[in-house]
Amino acid sequence: MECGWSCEQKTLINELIEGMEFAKQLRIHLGSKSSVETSDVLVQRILSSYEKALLILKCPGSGSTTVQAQANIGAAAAANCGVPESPISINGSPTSDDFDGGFKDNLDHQENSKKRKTQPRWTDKVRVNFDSGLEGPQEDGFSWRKYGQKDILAAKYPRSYYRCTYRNTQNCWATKQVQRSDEDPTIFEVTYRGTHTCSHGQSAQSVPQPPSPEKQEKRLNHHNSNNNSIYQQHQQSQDILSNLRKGLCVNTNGLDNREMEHPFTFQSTSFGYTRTGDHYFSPSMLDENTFLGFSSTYTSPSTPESNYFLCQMNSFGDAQGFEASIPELLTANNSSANSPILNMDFSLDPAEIDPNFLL
DNA sequence: GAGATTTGACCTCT
DNA sequence: AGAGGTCAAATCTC
Repeated sequence: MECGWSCEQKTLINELIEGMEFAKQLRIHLGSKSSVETSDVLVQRILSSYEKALLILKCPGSGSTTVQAQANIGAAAAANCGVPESPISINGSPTSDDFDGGFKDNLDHQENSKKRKTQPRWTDKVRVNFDSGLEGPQEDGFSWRKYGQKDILAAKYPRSYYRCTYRNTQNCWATKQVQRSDEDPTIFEVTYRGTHTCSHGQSAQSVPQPPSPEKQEKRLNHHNSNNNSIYQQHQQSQDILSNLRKGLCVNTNGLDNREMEHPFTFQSTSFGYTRTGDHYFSPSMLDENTFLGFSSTYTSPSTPESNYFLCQMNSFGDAQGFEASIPELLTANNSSANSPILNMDFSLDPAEIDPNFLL
């Protein structure tokens, strides 16, 4: 049976309360400067709570998509709450499994073309560390199958196209494009399109799948006005939290040398190795929740690149073995497509943090 | 042999 | 018309 809004509201409240609790703990830790790792974990948990809450708020409503898309968090939310990929909802043909064959038919082709266009899309920028050994991508979920590569005009490097391996068997229409950055070859722009509907990979994670269109409609009708006010409040909280993160980065930079060996990194799990001084972190070295918070940087296309790795260590110079097959390395099981992580805008000054927020 | 990758051709969009 | 995106046959890998 459906849980309904009251249930969601409870979850939402719980998430917000939890976030607040973590924030309190964080303040204590910051005061004592106990350890960077602890602060890191706490911030990540806070963010995780807020992200979950945001997802709950955002999924029910589709009416404010345009506005949301302009917010930093909009892209990720759209990805989770946007147009479902299920062909059932698009063409009303639940039995038409063979979509590859369907492309040969003009009508089907148009339908699929439309569907692709309406799929949520967001970009993840991934910095790759090339002297970390690259022992293989982390098992963070989905398996991708390359279906094309193309030279892009005015781009040094070709763009690779990937789709979910289970596209045919499970009608999972998630795709992604991997493009190596011209300016900084250690950065790969991974553009995701559509969310995974397959039962593989991250399906069992904490990320809620998009509700059915029917559910979305119901929620929209019944609770939209309620959502808006909560949503606005939550947006403010997200901004404050972003400040906090930035403040933490600044704080971290001011810590002693030992702690500087473990600076924050807002690295994407899409390619999991980050060089931090002489230490290498991979998602597997942290528990899932820990990594959740800072793992991915979903961005709207308009997000300035300068925001992406604000707290990133700057020791990425060495790119040995880089040229070989990075796009391939980026492909296997490396999706964060269904991650609830929302892009955080670090543009605010730490001084702007509302002192009342941390109670 | 099955599944993944490569790559030229084709389609759609602007 | 050109660029981006996708298809599908050929090829590769296990």
